[in-house]
Amino acid sequence: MALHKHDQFTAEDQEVAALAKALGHPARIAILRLLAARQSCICGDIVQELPLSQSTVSQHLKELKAVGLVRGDIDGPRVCYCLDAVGWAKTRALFADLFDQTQTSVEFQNQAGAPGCAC
Amino acid sequence: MALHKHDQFTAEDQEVAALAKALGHPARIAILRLLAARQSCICGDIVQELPLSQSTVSQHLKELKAVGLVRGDIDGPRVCYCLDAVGWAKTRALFADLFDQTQTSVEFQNQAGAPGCAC
DNA sequence: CCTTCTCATCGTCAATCGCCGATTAATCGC
DNA sequence: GCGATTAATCGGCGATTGACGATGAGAAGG
Repeated sequence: MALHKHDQFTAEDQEVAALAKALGHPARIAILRLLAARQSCICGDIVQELPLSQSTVSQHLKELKAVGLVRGDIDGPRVCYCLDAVGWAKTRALFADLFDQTQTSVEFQNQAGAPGCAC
Repeated sequence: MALHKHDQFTAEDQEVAALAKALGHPARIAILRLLAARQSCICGDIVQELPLSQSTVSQHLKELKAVGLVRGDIDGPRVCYCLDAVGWAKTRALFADLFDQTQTSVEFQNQAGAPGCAC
């Protein structure tokens, strides 16, 4: 288990990848949209909105929490989930960086007239 | 293999998730950055830039191609990879949509004064 | 034609994912 | 305290992922 290949990549690439991975499941996207829609951050009502079991939803929430996209505040017997402003700011910044790089590259392509590669 | 739970989610959520999943690995992020940096879209030089075997890189490229982020044009015995403008436009649009939703929700939180949930 | 070079594909393996039911933990109302 | 409610965790399962070496397919060059 020692000497992960992952260590060979930059910290930023790993960070972006981890965030993207967390976003890489429809259920988690749906959860995030739900939390965004109801500014009031509900808790296990999420379970009833999704076609998944309680334990599965809990795991998805755990993953989202692990990468900092979601916060869970304990409110009596229930837990109140909401979007984490800090995590989202970071996420937007990291993706914006990636998108900028790719966009300028694509613009360069278009400028060159070629519809695809310029080799 | 029949009756995927995935079918229960919206098409947009599935699309975003599929793209995010493709971005969910440091090696693939590194590949995309490489292709963006060298406007000249190189081919298997990627292999030498990454700490991965040729077959592994080929698989990552296949995944990126599958979701439309990358194009591979055959150029003699070699293959020339480059970013796919169409795929990236779609990706940016889908992520922008998601980011907008989450941002307005977070702004609402801040406005309310609470540092987190408002339950 | 045969060799060489480049890349895709195959087969394999361990590790992880996604899902579930069942169990545990914690809190509130009584 | 006790039962009820809510959510996290455990254990297990089939499927997928990520990695590799080895093999296969296609085009250039001799």
